Amino acid sequence: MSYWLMKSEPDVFSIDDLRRKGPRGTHWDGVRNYQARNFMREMKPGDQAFFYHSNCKEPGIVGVMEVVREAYPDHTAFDPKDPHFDPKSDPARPRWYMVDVAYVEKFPRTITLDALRLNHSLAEMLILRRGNRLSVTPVTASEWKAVMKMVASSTDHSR
DNA sequence: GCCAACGTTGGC
DNA sequence: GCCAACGTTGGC
Repeated sequence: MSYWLMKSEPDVFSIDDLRRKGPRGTHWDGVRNYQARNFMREMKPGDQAFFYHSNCKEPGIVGVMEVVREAYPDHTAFDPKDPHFDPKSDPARPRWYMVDVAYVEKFPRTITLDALRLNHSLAEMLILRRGNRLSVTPVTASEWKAVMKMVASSTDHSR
């Protein structure tokens, strides 16, 4: 099983929106970057992913979701009315892909970008690299563990 | 709203 | 294949 991190702007699609989709989840559409697309193609059902809120008041990891369907063509690329329409993606030869993800949990507190930066065991985490704008990145098992540890301790402190 | 960092596009 | 121009991302 692999681990991932996926970004979304909460004003557009938040973890609460994902929770409302229920156990079958929903498609993660709109990725228009080749590197991010390639990562999605590597995903397998059962993989776990951090849900990251970007471009908002408190950027950071807000919870966990699970991949429930492997990559398949992103139909929003074919729709001229969709904001992510790409005339170069032909239904016969789709350029963009998406996976289905389902809600697993929302953390009691956001693990903020600031907090992530302060954790030395996350120094190599892709999301923390300067200038990184990739919306889908792999996460190592040790990074996953380190973040979950931060979640556990932030929960203790909230008692 | 600003702007640095980065990816993509297209002329040559 | 180079690279300037442009568009987008995302923290601040």
